Amino acid sequence: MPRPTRESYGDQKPPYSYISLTAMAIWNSPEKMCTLADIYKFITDGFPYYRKNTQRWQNSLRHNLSFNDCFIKIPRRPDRPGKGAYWTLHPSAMNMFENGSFLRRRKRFKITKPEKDALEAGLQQLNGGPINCMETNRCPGETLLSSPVPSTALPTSHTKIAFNVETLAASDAKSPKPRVSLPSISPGQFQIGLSPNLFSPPSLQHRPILYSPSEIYPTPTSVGFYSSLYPPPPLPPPQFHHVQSYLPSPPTSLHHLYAAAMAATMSPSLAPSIPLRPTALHMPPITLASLSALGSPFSGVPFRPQAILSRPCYPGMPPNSAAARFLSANSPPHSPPANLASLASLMSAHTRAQELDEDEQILIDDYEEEDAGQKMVSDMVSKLRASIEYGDEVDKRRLNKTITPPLSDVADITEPESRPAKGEVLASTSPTARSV
DNA sequence: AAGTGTTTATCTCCGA
DNA sequence: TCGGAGATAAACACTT
Repeated sequence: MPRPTRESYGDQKPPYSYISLTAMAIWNSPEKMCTLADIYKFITDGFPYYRKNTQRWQNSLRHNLSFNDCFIKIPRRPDRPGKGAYWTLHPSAMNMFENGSFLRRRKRFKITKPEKDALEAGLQQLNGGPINCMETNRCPGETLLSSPVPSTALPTSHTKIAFNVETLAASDAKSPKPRVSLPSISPGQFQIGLSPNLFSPPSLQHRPILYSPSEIYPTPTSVGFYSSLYPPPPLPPPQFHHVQSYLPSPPTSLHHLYAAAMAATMSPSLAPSIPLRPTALHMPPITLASLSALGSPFSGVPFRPQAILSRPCYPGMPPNSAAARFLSANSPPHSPPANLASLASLMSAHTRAQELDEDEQILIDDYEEEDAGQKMVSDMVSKLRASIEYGDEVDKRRLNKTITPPLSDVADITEPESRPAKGEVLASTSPTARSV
């Protein structure tokens, strides 16, 4: 079965904004920072639509980089000449996108004036300039600058921190641990390795806020900061078959799966640490948005109930009158959005899905409560880590196994979701997008 | 010269 | 109707 890729949009304009495309490019880079040229390349490689009229969209993209606070410019090292600076995402920027989907953006990302000042002052340091402002109030989701001082001696609000590329490189080379313990994961929460929420200590206040990309996005590999100065070859699209071997059964949500795919593509060692959303464990994977965009030629694939309700609009969906009847009485008419790129993995997952193991179904049932769900997540992650660490082939096979609950079992556990965003509606109805 | 970055302006779309 | 978000155009300055 063909796997949809970004190329699937063909010459049709993808449903992503320039901000989303840029964020994707940055996210897709190993060090979570890249040059303007890298961003151009990522977009033109992935989206044929952008191989023409380059002047137009590149101008727009540059405008967006400058205009939006979610993008942070990091100067080059003086001894590494080249055109343009590096661009990275503000540590809170991933929160812009609902449920981690680049198709949907909550609201415009704005940082406060003091934060902006502090950031600019810190970035000035990269060029050897003076520190003008090194303190401000922290906002939720921010991370702290990597500094040469021990973490036990974090500076007070009046302490100046040496901040330069060497510092960043040194901190990264030592594979710094996050300064804070990871918060527990709540059911329904979408978190992947680079979620800024993962590293935001709510108790720390009045710290200097400057951003080290290597700390915002801790790299599990030993790839150093400097590697980003030598642009790596373009990453392949997420390797979904690769991810399958990482994901404990049963399948995760679309968003999680895509995140896992991206993470595994970027760094296999990151993937096992991706927490799974307990409620998503029960969810049939296919949503209306993904289904319509793909032309829905997949019979036998479990669909979210809402998608089935919309069958008249999207011919090809497998009928399920029981679910439709249930939903006509109980559910909103809209299906939650999907991340198209993740759909392929679910397709392949389904083809590999075996009958649901009875013991595992009981386990799932037992874990429906939030606390239990978290325990399940941690258990699965531990199990997966152990499996990978010891190379236990039996466990690996078991963890590979995907579980696809029948529709009749899931109609009453649909998560509350919002309406599809405009871009998704467009994508869903696009004839090109359907012809995958 | 070409690429990069900033700023301003205008327009459309959409949701409140 | 209004405001926010996004797309686009354009002018300009700076860097390589």
